[in-house]
Amino acid sequence: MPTHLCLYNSLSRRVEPLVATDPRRVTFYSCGPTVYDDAHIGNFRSFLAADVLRRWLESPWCTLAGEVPQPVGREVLHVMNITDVGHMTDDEGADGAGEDKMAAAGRRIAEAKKAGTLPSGVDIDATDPYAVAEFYTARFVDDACMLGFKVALDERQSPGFMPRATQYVPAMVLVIERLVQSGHAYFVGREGARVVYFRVKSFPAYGRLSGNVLDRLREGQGGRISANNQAGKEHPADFLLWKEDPRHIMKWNSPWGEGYPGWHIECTAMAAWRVWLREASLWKAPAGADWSAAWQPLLDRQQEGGAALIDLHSGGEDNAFPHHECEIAQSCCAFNTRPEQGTFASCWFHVRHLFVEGAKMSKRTGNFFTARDLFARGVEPGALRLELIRAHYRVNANFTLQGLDDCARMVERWRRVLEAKGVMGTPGRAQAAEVLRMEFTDAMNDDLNVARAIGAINTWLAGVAEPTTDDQRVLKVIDGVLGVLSVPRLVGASTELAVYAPGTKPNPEVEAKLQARKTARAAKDFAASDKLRDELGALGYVIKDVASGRVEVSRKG
RNA sequence: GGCCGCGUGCCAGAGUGGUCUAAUGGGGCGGAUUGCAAAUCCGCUAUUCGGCGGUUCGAAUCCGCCCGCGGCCUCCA
Repeated sequence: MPTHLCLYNSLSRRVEPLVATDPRRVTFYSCGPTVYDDAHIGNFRSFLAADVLRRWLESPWCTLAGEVPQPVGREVLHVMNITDVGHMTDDEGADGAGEDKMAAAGRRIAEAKKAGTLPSGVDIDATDPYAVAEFYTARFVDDACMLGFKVALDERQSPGFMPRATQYVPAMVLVIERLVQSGHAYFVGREGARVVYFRVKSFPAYGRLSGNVLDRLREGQGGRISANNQAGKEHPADFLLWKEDPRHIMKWNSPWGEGYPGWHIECTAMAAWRVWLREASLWKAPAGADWSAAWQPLLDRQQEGGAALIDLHSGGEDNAFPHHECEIAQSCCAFNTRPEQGTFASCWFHVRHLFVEGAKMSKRTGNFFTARDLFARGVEPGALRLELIRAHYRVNANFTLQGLDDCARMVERWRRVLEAKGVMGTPGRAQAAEVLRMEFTDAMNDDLNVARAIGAINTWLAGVAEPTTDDQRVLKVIDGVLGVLSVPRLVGASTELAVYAPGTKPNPEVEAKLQARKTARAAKDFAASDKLRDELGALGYVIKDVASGRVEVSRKG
């Protein structure tokens, strides 16, 4: 059992102790969502895995290798980008052709507007890509906060933790300039259609993360390297840093003309910028600054040898190649004195994709869920969060509606411990709490074994007859990590007679039957009472008598 | 074609050489409680870990082959 946190590092393909540059202040960058649609539960599983890692690092129970245990948690600078620059929809021209996804999203919104299906109170200019991006970004932050995603909560309190790519284009331009100056990038094409490429041959370590070898990429079955986007490239794997395109709906100035950045450069620029700002004890960029003047000194810095710039970098498994591979290449070449020895981040954390009801999630097969769909159906955020984090992050977890129910019950049971009065502790309970602390810690240190940690909680819970203050204390620390009890709860409507579960609305027919049932029960006419319950069942309602003397009404199944 | 991963009971999901005749939650079954339900509590519920071989005193755990599933190599969490 490790006494300190060990994580699987995609770069070394091994579980190894996490080593941070400064163990008391860990830097963590997560690849965030694209905002031309609502995030689905698969997206959230990946973000939430990163969130659990961040919360564990902040926990007072977490110790890093070589560190003396401390009574307070460490500080984690966790930043997650919002990709609000549209990518292209056309796969053929992966380097920049086809319709911009943000433009496509705008079209969808315009259609929804016409059809009258847009949520009430929403009025956005669907032709403005920034407005479309803001619309989906706001919805993402809402959903993420419901799920207790700390970066989103940080962002809400003090904007800056979820940087928008569109606001960092000048930084990207500066990074690209560095790469061009140092010979790691080159530009081709006539004025009006210039393209800047990263020179993959200038970074011998390219392929280290994904295992893809340059020569093999040449003949990739996936068709990544197709003849029609090779124009001007020195090597087929060279990737786009900047594309001049004055007609594009989102465009910025650059030394290579008006256009837009490539898809990998945003993370490099934002991660670097955030880390350096933090070192300068600033959370936000100086306002109204001349970008170049503000950024240049930081961007001119070089990391000694191959020293990592950030401690942790996370993303979905599909991000490993090409995105993270390219990020490593361009970042190390821009910021390391010995680029080929660099890794950009010390530990690369990749989360496997989620399955739904045993199959790949897809809109076509009808097993596609967004978080907000589920909330609208009355699913408790805490239950959804638990269902998404309970399986190990490196297996394809299977999301099921049954599993969601299981989790809702578990959350309820845990919650009762915290909501109880909390009697005075006993030596026995204090010891049980200590056992739980150790088991939970061991499980989390072992590559974030949340499933085992949950098992330990439930075993402990079986011994909790009447919760003591010790029990409550230990569960609170645990929930600081799992975050399922501290999340908002949906509130249902209630009437004199009934408490309606979230997702269920009061209606006169139900109320009438409940009233009749109440009367029947008062008269001890149980046959009539049971008949009314059956009738409600036929209408699709499940009822339960609850402590308040009222009846809890929920939808069946 | 290249690189990588997975396959445990009805479901979800731990366990990676002996204490595993396999944690934990759900489900099912039986009991307590309840007018009946619900909730809660107690008990039972895989001699077995995709298949076949091998290594070993000993394997779900290591090795080989086979079968099945999946990811990346193209935008994707």
